[in-house]
Amino acid sequence: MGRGKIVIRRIDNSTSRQVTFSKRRSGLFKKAKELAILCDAEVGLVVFSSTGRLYEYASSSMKNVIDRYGKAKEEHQQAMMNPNSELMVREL
Amino acid sequence: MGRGKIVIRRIDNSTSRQVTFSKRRSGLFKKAKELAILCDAEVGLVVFSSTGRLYEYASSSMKNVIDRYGKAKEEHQQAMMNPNSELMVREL
DNA sequence: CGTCCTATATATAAGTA
DNA sequence: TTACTTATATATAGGAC
Repeated sequence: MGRGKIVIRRIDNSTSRQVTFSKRRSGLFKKAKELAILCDAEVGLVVFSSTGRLYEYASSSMKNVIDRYGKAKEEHQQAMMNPNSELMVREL
Repeated sequence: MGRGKIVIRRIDNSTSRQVTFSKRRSGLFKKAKELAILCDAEVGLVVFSSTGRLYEYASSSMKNVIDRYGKAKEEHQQAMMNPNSELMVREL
């Protein structure tokens, strides 16, 4: 989405990688927020820059998202154990 | 980005909320992946639809992202304790 | 439900200051 | 760097299958 088309591969030049990171990061967070609001979804987003800096967003709270994620995963495991599980079928 | 401009607020109609969710979710995940590759960032994204379904992406693994997140938060707490911390200054 | 089809709205790659 | 500018690439709203 710019003057030129780009290929999705690691940007070698450190400066332009930083610039692109900054631009795309804000775009990504904006879209995450819009999805949460428009569609009443719970969203958790964590990004570490290549320099190690942390950026985060959670529509509720990150703790909530991580806890819920853990629970969903547990249930998924339970479902995987049971060959007749409807959950398993739907989730694959 | 469509035939009409929309306001960012919860979509009332359940059907179109689902449709929008599906479209925007795929767009969001695509951008998350692009950011990770282009900028060599570590990204973790978790989304629960309003019907409770889980969608996730992690450039490494979700466990890795959550663990790293926890560590970063701990360090941040440490920094917050120290009024002279450079970390605190940078992170606000 | 997904998938395809466009007209538009947005995001953003390169520049420029 | 740290913003702006703007031409283009992409995303997606609304509609049709």
